[in-house]
Amino acid sequence: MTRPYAQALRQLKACGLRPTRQRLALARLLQDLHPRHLTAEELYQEARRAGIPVSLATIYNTLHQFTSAGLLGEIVVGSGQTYFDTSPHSHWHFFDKTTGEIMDVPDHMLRFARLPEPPAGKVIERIDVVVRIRDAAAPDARVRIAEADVDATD
Amino acid sequence: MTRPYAQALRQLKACGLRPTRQRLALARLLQDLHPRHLTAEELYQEARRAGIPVSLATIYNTLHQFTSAGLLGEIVVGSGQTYFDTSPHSHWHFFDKTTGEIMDVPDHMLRFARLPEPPAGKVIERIDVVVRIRDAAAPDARVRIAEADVDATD
DNA sequence: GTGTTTGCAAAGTGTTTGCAATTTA
DNA sequence: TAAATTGCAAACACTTTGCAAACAC
Repeated sequence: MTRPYAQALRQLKACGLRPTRQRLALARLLQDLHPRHLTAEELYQEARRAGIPVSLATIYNTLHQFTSAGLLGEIVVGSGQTYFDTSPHSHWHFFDKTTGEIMDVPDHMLRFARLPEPPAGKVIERIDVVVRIRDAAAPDARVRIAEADVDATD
Repeated sequence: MTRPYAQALRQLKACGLRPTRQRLALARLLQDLHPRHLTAEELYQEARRAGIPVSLATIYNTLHQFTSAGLLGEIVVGSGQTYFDTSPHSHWHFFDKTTGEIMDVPDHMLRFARLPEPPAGKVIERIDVVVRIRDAAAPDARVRIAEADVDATD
């Protein structure tokens, strides 16, 4: 189940990150967990479960180092905490408001017909898409407003 | 410059929000500021500048009430704080990593060719797009990795 | 009057930081 | 041995909350 150190070791070296106990173990754990979206706290719990001795501070450090090394992706959904994605290249996500779950939107399900030009002197670094979903039954705040708006017509 | 209470009053009534001093004044201020992206703290400063006696707690309450009423939009960029948009219907944004600025992506500059089906039992509430940009000159973490990756080939 | 809203200060949440001890090269 | 990394606890930034006083209807 747990993969050999070889791949993790190679990855770390390729990124110029010293292959310390914690980084190696976390790299392997993340491989085992893949594909997955998780928070720092969740990775911390997974690590403890896997018997990896690591502090939460190091989890945060490592998560950021792996992310800027391109080993992980960062998902911004605005739920309060930061999610990390073991698939660093998927940028389209469903965010289920009802359950708090994050799911990948398969690449073929979403396509752009036109992408914006960046403003002068700027380049596009990446494009994030968050498709916010909820239970079909759950109430939608906007509906109430749309109704209320009727007698507020200018 | 400052618009009459009429519109703000109508808006609040239409939303079922009691037109209190603070809510009325903030609604008007937001109209004057439009179009704009701002944080709670920024609105607080603007309010003080405009002589509106209001506490930060009320700014937060009001911002959320206005947002769930559809009067404001919420922009999630992951910069630590929540941004609110006086244009509740624009969901495409540039986020300038270098300056921290948020700008609207004009609707005609971005178009989808295909939108995803929501998972069974779910409906799409809204779709957010964040186009992350930076100064053309600024360093890109990914480049270093791409180079490092060369001698890490499987 | 009655229920709602406000403002203050305190509490909370997720994340970052300072620094001594430990580990890696 | 020199430089990088770790772990702890304290510090942090932003946001929310509890509750008494003020306000709207």
